[in-house]
Parts: sequence; C-alpha cells; structure tokens
Amino acid sequence: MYADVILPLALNQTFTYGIPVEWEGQMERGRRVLVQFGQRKLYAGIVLRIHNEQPGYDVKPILEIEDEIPIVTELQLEYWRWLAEYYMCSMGEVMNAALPAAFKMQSETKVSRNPELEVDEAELKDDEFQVYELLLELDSLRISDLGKKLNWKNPMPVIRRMYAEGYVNLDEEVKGTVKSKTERRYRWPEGYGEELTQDAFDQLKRAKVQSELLLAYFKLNTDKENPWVREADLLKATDSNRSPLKALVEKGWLEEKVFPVEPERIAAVESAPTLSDQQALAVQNLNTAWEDKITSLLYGVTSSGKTEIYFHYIHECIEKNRQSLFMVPEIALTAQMVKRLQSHFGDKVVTYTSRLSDRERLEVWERMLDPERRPLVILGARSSVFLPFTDLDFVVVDEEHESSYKQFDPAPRYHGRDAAIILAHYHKARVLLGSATPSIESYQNAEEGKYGYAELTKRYSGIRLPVVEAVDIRKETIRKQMHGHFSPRLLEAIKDQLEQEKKVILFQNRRGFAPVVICQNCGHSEQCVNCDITLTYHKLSHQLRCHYCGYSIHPPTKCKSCGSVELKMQGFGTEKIEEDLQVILPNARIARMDLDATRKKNSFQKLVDRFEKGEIDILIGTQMVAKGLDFEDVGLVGILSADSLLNYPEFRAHERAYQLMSQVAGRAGRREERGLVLIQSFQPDHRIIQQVTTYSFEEMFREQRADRKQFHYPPFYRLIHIEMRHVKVEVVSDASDFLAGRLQGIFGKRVLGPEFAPIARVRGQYHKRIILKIENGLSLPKVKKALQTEVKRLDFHKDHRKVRVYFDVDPV
DNA sequence: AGCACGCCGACT
DNA sequence: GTCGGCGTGCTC
Ligand SMILES: [Zn+2]
Ligand SMILES: [Zn+2]
Repeated sequence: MYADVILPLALNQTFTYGIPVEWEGQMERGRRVLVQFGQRKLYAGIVLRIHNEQPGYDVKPILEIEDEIPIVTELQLEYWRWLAEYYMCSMGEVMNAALPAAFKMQSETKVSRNPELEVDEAELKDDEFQVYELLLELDSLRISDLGKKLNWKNPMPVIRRMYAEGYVNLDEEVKGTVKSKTERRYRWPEGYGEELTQDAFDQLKRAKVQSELLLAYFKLNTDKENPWVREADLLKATDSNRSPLKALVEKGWLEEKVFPVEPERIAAVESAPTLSDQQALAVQNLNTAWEDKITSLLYGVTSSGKTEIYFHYIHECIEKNRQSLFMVPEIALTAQMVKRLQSHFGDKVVTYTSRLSDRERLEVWERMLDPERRPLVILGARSSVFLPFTDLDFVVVDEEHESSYKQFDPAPRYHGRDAAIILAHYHKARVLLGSATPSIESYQNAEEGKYGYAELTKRYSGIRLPVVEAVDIRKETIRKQMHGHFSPRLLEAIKDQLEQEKKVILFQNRRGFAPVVICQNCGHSEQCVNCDITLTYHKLSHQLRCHYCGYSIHPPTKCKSCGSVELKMQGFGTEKIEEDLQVILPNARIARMDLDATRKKNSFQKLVDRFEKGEIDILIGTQMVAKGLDFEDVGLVGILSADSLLNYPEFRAHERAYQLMSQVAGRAGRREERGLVLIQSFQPDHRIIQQVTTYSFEEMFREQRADRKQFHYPPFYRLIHIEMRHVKVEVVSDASDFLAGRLQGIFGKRVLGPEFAPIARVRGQYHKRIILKIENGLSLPKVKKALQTEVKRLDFHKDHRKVRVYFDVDPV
C-alpha cells in the first residue's frame, strides 16, 4: 500500500511513500509520518491519501508513524485543500500554518569522525584536515555550524568527499522535541479488591514508607470513578521520594501510568445572560436566519450588548455539549477578555493565539483530539480556524471588519473571517459576524440576503454617545497657533479634563509616523541599503532601523549627501507627542501605549492597570487603544490627525478611517457621563469625518458602496494581486510585462499593471505587482486556473523563470 | 522551496 | 590547474 504525504514545502503536489506491511493496519488519513525527502533530509508530513496505485518510480518507505492517533481530521484535510486552492498556495504551506510548531520535524545533517578508521593525517588534504581537526575537538556537529566555524560558504563538497573515503559519518538529527506536559499517576491494581489487604501489609511490614504510601493512596483516592492518584499528591502526603513508589510498582502493589497534566480548574460563575427586549429580538431574527443560512451579521452599536448575544449562543452550545469558536483579532485578545469568558464558561474555555508557547499550542491541539478532554469553547485569533474541531456548532467572529484578520506573510494569505465561514460550512455550524462598524462586504452580503441580519441600535440605559467634534486645524496651522500637534481647542479640552480628574486618551495612527532624521539643508534622509525605505529612529537601541529587513546603523552626525550637520529628528510618533505634551503640561502623568512600549511581557497589562487605577492621566496610543479595552472615567478622546487615515492610497482607506475613528471615539465616556471626542483635521468637512461626528454608518456604507462599484472594487469585484520579485529590476520588469500582456489577452481590461509595489524594493528584491479585478459572477476557480497556466509559461523563458511569483487573493 | 550536479570565470 | 559562482533539474 502507498500513502500520499503532504510535506511542508511550497510545491503543488503530494509525495507517494510505501507503507511498510506491518503498519498497513494502522495507517490512516491524517497520520503524521516521518519520511526521507531527497538525498538525506527527513521531514514529518501528513498522510493525505492511502491507495494501491503503484507509481511508475521507486518509492521510499515511511520511516516512522509519529503518534498514537491521526492528528489531523478528515474534515481538516478537505478544509486544507479548499484553502490551498482558494488562496493559491500549496497544501504544504497550509499545513505549515495549521500545525503547531511542536508537530513539525525537519532534520539537519550532523558530521562525526568515523572511529573505525585509522587516519593517516598526511593523506588528508588541507581542507579535509581542518574538518578532521575540528571533529577531534567536538565529536559531532551540524554541517551548517561547521561551515560557520571554518568560515566556509559551502562545506558540503568536502564533507561528501570525506564521507566517500570513509573518514566521517553522517547522521540526520531531527530537531524539535517539545512535548506536552505529563505526570505519573498510580492506582491500586484492578481486581485486588476495594481496600488494602492484610496480605499487602504483611509483605511490606519491613518497608515502612511503602506501607505509608499505600495507606496514603487509599486516603487520597476518594473518587470512585477515577482510581488514579497523582504522584505529586502521594509524595506530598508521605513526605517521601520516588524510590519507594517505584518499588511498589515493581512488586505489583501499584500500577503506574502517564497522564497529560490537567489544566487548572476554573469554575464558571456566570450563567446565561438575561436578554433585553432588543437582544431577544435580535436572537429571534438570528435564529430564523440560520434556518437557511450559515452566516449572520450582527450590527450592534458600541455598548449595545453584542457580547451577551455571543454568550447566549455559547451557553446554548455548552448545554448541547458542542463546541464553539470565539474569534477575535489578536490585538483584542486581552486578559480582560479571557477573564470575561472564563467567568461564564470556566475551564471549558481555552485560548489559542500566536502568543502561546509551542508547548501550550501543542497541548491545546492534543486536548481537541481527545474526546475526554476536549475544550468546548475556543477563544482565539485567526489561526484557531486550524484547530481540530470535532463537533463545531457555533462561530463568532467579533470585530469582523478588522483588516488584521488577513494573514500576509507567509502563505497562505487567508482571511480569518472568511476562513471561519468556510470552516463552519464544513461543520454545518452557524456563524455570527459581529461589529459596530461592519465591513462594506459583510453589510452588502446582509443587504443582499446572503447573510442573515440582526441589529442592536440602542445602548444600555444611561449610556450616552460621546459628542464628536471635528477640529479644523487649517487656520491654526497658518497662524502658527498649533502647539506641536495640538490645537488650542484640544489643549484646552485636555486641561479641562485634568482639572475634573478625568482621564484622556490620545490616538495617533501607527503607520507612517515613525521618527526619521532629515537634513535641514538638503532634505536628505537615510535609506535602507536593501529596501526602498527611509530608516526610522528607534529609541531603545538608539539606532536608525529598516522595519522591513532589520538593517540598522548608528544615527549619522552629518548628512551623507551634503555634509551638513544640521540634522533634525522629525516624526509624529507617540514618543514625540508624549515629549511635546509633557513640556506643555509638566504636571500631567502621561504614558504611551504602542508596540514599542508594550513589547515586554505583561507591560501591556501593567499599563492598563495603571490607567484604570488613575495613576495615569493621559494615555497616548496607537491602534492598540482602540481595540478591546474598556476604561472608565475617560472624559476625552483626541484623534490627532484624521488626515493620515483618510489619505492612504488604498481602496479601503475611507472605510477603515470611519471604522477606526468610530472605534476610538467609543472609548470616551462609556459609563454615566457623556464624553467628548475631538478629531483634528485639515479637511474637517470631509464626508467621512462628517459621518463619524454624526454617527451615520448607513450613509457611509451607501457612499462607499457606490465608490466601490464605480471603481471596480469589492464587494462587486474580487481582487487578486500577483506579485513578482527578483533582484534585477530588468528581470522583474520583463517578466511582469510578459505576464501582464498574456493576461490582458485573456482578461482584457480586468488586468491592471504591472506597477512597482508600494515599496518597490524589499530585502534587495524588486517587487512588481499585477492586479486582477474579477467581477462577481465570473467563475473564480476558472480564473485562477487560467492564471496558473499563464504563470507556468514564465518557465519556458530563461529569464522569466527566475522570477518568484506570489498570489494574494482578496488582498486587504 | 531546498538541494545536488554541472559547466564557466578568477585565483593559487 | 583548482575554487566557487550560479544556472538547471529533481524531489515520491
Ligand atoms: Zn531594509
Ligand atoms: Zn544634506
């Protein structure tokens, strides 16, 4: 029998291996196996298919079966296949994204001296002698390390020569030995009766500790259903060590077994929420919609109680003993959120994010596969769609409009929300997309009736919407009345809040505002040598750094272009704002919340706690302050520059600006008092700003939808980006011109470009981009097939074939 | 994607 | 003459 195995490679195919006869019985789809690929490399792969079709080439055998059970379900394999096709990548790439790192195995070759062979050192060539000498010192080492130690670029030819002569041995070392936590437990053997026998006592009368251990076992084993007692408990009760325990096991008085460590017990203290009238109506609408639809959209304004609806359904699933997935953007998965779910669902909740350690992720996966330990509620980021659900009934995608749900690098470039919907299709589960500012796509789907729809338009009683005001900073800028980035209106409002002992949040957009060093004489700024990027200043390391490739230099003291020493740091980042504001308000307690300030573990939570306790008056933050945090007593929210949000050269810029500003505004005065939101802008009359100040989501939606239709964007057209990369600009240009020409022949004016990507050169490679706009109604699979065919044509040309081609389906 | 093999320029 | 550059082809 043969097995087609998925390997962790960007190759659009599986590889067929022979199943050793003795394993034929236990071979199944979804098994993790160790195989050799190429000359010596070993990989762990997943069995996709088992069959009897003998291939026309010699197959290699499967070397090991890695686990007791298949670690990937049949449903997951089909799901992987769908994702690979839709996002135009290999199943190996999907597998890489899906599996916890602890399941991945990859070998490295190690060299060691052949102890059998007498070596005549005179016979060795120079380079061989260097290797030999090194191996006398260290008995074995990886080939890559050997190369580094000897400072050789390619040590392999020498090693191969020495291997052929028999001087050295080569072994494959499979790295990666992360295991889930286990513990030993013991039981009184089955059939020995209910209690300790006199017989046992007699035989152990000279072994005092062993008798004590047995007594302790019977004292500790109170659970009739479960005879196993943890080793740690036994040792603690008798104040002994492992050796008497071992003796008991050897003599057969106790049985030993290894168990996975049980997660901490957490009691659920909250029961299903009582729904308000409007929530009950929404639930009723959703239930009706789900009768014939998979997905429903819940449009609920801030503080209207979307979460109660989510919890209502999750409670329902738990009662049915079925699984639910609560998906949130990674940035919103805060300790606050975890606690809130645990108060409702106790230890039935498990979180799954990239912030977990390899072992923790492995443990979640293993629990999902074990019917006895299966968690019922997964709170997770986008990657939780890859978990081995066995009985998924309900999926929430909270903040469904969030663009951070889209994975970018590496492939598969999947959208967490869309992938969750497909997953739900496979499970015949229900999906609830929730947002206070739904995406144009989802809202359109709801309008068209593709999605069910429910809304919550009323806030909890007593909660009033903040007053949102646009602050025109054109005049102030011309009249030089701005204090740095602060208009007199904003400063006054901040001072006012501080007097009232209220808190202030200031929002500065993250992107494009990192500080840069600019020559005041000629305007020159330091560029990365590998990328088309201006180096930005990092305070921590006191360096100028490229955030694409990591290239960094010390800040220059004079301009490299004109030699002038008049260099000035310019930027609008949170650091700068903090400094400026501290000068204006020396007594205010100001803190920053951005990626830099929260990089250290727990620093985020500490900031949140301090702000909550009132130890900080003003919190200056990026996108981070907008998501998932709920502070009391915030009287004022200031958005320092709306223009940067509105002026992005992306088709979603306006939609996103609306969403972000609304979300930030929602941080003001959520309890009792009415808060104030000030939006500074050079274009205070901009439609989007007007719509934010008047809370006109519907109007924004209609206008944006019209724009999308007119300019051929989603939800009326689907986009595919084809990105081509090569070190030589002529090579990419030629190849992309050729491909675009071919594609125009098929798709006509649906093809745009090629153009240089927004950042034309990254890590020394030039990037060119072709955009395909496919109207709804055209078969996407057919389009993709034609596209693949044309891309394959690049292989027939000696220069075009050198170009790497990447796809991004539904780019954000 | 990685990795081995093979054929040409610049160094001992 | 050897070293090592990369272009070419293959991996079950
Ligand atoms: Zn760079
Ligand atoms: Zn200069």
